[in-house]
Amino acid sequence: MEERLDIVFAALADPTRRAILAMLLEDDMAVTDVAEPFAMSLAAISKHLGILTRAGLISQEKRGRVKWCKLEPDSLRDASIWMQGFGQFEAVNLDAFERFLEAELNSDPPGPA
Amino acid sequence: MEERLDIVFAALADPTRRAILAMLLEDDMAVTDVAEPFAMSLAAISKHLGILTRAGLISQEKRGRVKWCKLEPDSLRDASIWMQGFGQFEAVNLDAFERFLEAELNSDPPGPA
DNA sequence: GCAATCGTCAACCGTTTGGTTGAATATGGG
DNA sequence: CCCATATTCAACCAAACGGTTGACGATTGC
Repeated sequence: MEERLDIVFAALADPTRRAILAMLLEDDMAVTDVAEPFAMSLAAISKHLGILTRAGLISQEKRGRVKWCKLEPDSLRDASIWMQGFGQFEAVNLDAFERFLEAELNSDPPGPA
Repeated sequence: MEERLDIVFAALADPTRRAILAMLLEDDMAVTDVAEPFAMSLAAISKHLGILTRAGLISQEKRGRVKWCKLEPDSLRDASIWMQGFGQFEAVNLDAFERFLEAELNSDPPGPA
């Protein structure tokens, strides 16, 4: 769970990758179309997409010869939660946050997909 | 504004640095004390603290020969906001956590540390 | 069937990163 | 004044990163 944060934050630490995520927020895209606005090779973009995929931030599905890229917004959840522990509640310690997460998990049966 | 995100996310992408932030959440600490639980040299920790400082995540103030490290929780706000842009996370939000803390506070007088 | 398109792989390159060690620079205390 | 403590600096190292290029395997359309 901890090393997942490593990968997610590292993936977010690159401006090209963040730009790609922003593009995918609008719509799913093929690899070639993702690459189009960037001043770098297709191979480089392909690598970036691999990193985003390994981080779980996007998913890729091949249909025909075109590989479609899709944002996976839920994947940011853990990282966001981790950050909220520091951001807004400075005086609050992690124990309280952990208790919160546990309580939420126990009390709240998963909502509809 | 964009490159600030680079630095912040990169700083967060290391488990040692995240652990340091968690420690500083409890209390301000001297560099030597920060280093104590880690299996690496003081110089390495000093570098990590430099990175966290440059990212604005902590601040350092020298009093006498001791340099005190202090969490700067506000610094995570921009990154958090950026992430919320992707969030259909809905589930764990600040409001829920605040209600939890309130409930906890009302029902359970805080035990000693 | 063949050529064009889509995407990845492999090798390479320069830079950055995370760590080490040893010396250097304050500062404080007896 | 001298020694111990607190911290950083500088040089070095291996590994990872972000990019390139060229070859390659699928798939599609004519």
